[in-house]
Amino acid sequence: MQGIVALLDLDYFYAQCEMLRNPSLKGKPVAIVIKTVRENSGVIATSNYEARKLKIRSGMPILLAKKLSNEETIFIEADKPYYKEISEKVFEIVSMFCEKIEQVSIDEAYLDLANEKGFDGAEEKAKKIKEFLKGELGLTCSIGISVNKFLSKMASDENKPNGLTIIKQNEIDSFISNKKSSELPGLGPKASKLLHEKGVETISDLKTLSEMELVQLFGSAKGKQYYNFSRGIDERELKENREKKQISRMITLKKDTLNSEEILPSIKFLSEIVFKEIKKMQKSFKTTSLIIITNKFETLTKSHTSQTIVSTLDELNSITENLLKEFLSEAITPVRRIGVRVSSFEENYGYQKKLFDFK
DNA sequence: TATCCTTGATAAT
DNA sequence: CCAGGCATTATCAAGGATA
Repeated sequence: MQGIVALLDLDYFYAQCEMLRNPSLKGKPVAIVIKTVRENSGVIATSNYEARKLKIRSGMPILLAKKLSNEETIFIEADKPYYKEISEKVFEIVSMFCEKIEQVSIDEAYLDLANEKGFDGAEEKAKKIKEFLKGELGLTCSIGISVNKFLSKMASDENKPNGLTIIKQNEIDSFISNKKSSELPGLGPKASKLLHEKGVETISDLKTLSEMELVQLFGSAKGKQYYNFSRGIDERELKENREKKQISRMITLKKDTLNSEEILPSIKFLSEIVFKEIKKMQKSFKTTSLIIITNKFETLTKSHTSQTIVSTLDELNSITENLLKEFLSEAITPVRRIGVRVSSFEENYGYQKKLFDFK
């Protein structure tokens, strides 16, 4: 008896949320943008299918998207808190149908759909979930069902939007072998280019590379994963409460600069946000990093790990200030964007949990 | 030798 | 696919530091 895993993916999520509160957007191309303080600067976060027809895609600079747009196209600034609210409602409903859920992002989750009636039972459940999300919230999603995480993810991508795709054991090979290797989850443009140079186009091409070759090309974790994925294998378990290992916030500066006076206010602003966030999570942290993106778009980081947890905002401020000094003493290229990240989390003791627990 | 830390690379949206 | 010029968040891996 093997498991049955589903991947639920909310369709063009941010755009769909906006269409929900403003139905007059229906049928029009909609692009959700993340703007910066600078004129005309920013990128597309999500676009609906009408906008995708115009080749407006996520990650694309706003200016380019505007060139591709037509008179009908609507650009809306991202409203994360609103999307988060809807996301919470979604997964509340999903949890009425499925006990074991691993949420991977604001709009995606793996569901354990193992049951007595096999794939038929899972399909039935998925249909119910889709029905309820549509009925209760007016949202559509795409669901993929298969024997492991990776295949369910591939399946969910197969029929979008509003899809339901099932890959049973005996269909695995025919489903994946003709797919492009770049369609594998976690295999992005860089890896794709490398594979292309090796003459690898499809997943069956990928199968001709040995595990050793792949590890040499991509490192042990990625290499082994690609090796297994190309054979339909994925041993990753479904993890119910996946805990964040870091949180970071970034912003674009008003102008490129190497002047500490011009950078510090932004850092303080970010530190405060991050500090609030981490408190809300009831976590403590030891490592603080400053992330710098230059006007040449290189990313540089400076980190500092404290001996004990950082417990006040003042402490955090002084650490980031020092990191900035350190960076500016060696910097040559002006800074465009700046970010603050905290990591090396520890539980906030005193609240919950004892240090030792007997099994 | 094993683990931690820093930093850069990569991916997804 | 590639190039060009563009935001944010997160994870992973390599190699150095440290004990």
